[in-house]
Amino acid sequence: MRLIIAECSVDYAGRLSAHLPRAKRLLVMKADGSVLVHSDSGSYKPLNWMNPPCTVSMVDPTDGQVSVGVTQVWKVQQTKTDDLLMISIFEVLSEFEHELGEDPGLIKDGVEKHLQELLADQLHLVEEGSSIIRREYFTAIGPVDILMRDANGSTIAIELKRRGDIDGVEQLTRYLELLNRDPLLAPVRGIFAAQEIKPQARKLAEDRGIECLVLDYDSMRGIEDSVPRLF
Amino acid sequence: MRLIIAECSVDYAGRLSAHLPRAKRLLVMKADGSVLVHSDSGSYKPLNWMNPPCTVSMVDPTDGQVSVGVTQVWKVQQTKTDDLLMISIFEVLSEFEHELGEDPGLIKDGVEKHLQELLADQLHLVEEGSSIIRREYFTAIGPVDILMRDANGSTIAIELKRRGDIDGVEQLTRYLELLNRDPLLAPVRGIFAAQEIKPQARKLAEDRGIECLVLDYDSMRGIEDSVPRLF
DNA sequence: ATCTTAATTTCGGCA
DNA sequence: TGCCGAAGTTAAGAT
Repeated sequence: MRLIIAECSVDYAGRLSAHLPRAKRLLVMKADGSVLVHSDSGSYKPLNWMNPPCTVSMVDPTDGQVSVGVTQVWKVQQTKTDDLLMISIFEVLSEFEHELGEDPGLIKDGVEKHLQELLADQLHLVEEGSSIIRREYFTAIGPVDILMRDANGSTIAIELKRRGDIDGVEQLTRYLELLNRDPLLAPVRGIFAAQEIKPQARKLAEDRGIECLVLDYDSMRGIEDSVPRLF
Repeated sequence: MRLIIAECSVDYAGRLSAHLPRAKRLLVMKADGSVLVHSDSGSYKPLNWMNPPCTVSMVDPTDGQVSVGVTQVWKVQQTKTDDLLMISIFEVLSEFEHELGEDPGLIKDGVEKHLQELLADQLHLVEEGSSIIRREYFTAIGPVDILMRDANGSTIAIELKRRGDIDGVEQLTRYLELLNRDPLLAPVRGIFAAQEIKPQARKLAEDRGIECLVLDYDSMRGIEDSVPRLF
């Protein structure tokens, strides 16, 4: 990894065109060839960047560039697409390089998939006496998170989100419309389950006869084996 | 901006829990207090980070941490939420700091708004003999991108996207439902226009009697005055 | 300040 | 490999 603090201007041409006027910035060149241009605020997205795979080559500044003080020009080209990043450097203020090696990578816990597994094991939270038909029940327009039968034998489709938003209600509505055309399943009712349900989403759901269910992730996890790793 | 190459492990707790095992990484501390943890590959998202506003404080390593070789612990706390990042540093390999100052910011060209302006000027691409009623036609549920009349005098609502996805079709459907209640406009038909239309979105649109229109941004821009700024 | 929508989204999973 | 959906999405614009 090579780190450079430099006075520079940057131009990008690809899916759009973008220009960064002259200023001091951090340039990061990663081992895989990718380049990041960061300012001193606004995390975490760089002002400009190039994704790997790409190649960096030095090109000679044009006379016009030399006359305004450009000393180096880097041409960063994407290998697969025709995206192009041109970095015009006026002055290098600081620079160093260090080998980092491969990263073991991030270990995550607490995302939607885990919630889905937990809920599939704790269907009593949805309704007593119910039983699962399938997790990730596949349809032509996508997978239904959980399909189950209630105590009376009628079908329930659950759409699960970490944060319950209008989009999720729309998604469940489409599933219900489709599922209710299947005589083997109909009538199917919907349940919208999330750790947090936005008021607008709740209103839309209830208008459409969809029940809302707020889940407590910590208590659901507490029932399963849970060893806190840190703190 | 402070840059540190360090052997470290990182723990995040907030919307989820995440752990980064011990490895060499780049730590960036920006002037606004935000912190980025980058590896030497994988653009451009950091492995872990903290958004501003946040505070960084040094805490004493626990006996357990000291015994495995931790020399410093940084506690990065979000000010507004209870998100927390703990960075355990085993060894600092390199470090430097530099003031960058404010960044003038990125100048963009070629996004949806520009597409909308171009299409409004080139309605013949939609249908010969048509004329515009309004760009950003305001309704109670949001602005319709383009509202126009065809050669027969009947109304067309256009929803414009760079990438045509199911969401856009849903949005247009809601507009059409609303617009068709207005006797001055009805009947209104819809056109879903995008640089690229996903197969699922196309299917949904066609099921609902919405026409799909794929736009070529480059050729549309070519007709207008286009002065390439660079190269 | 809150909400809605786009993004050079990125990232991961699965067919 | 390509499509699809989630993301600690982030970020920008509008209400």
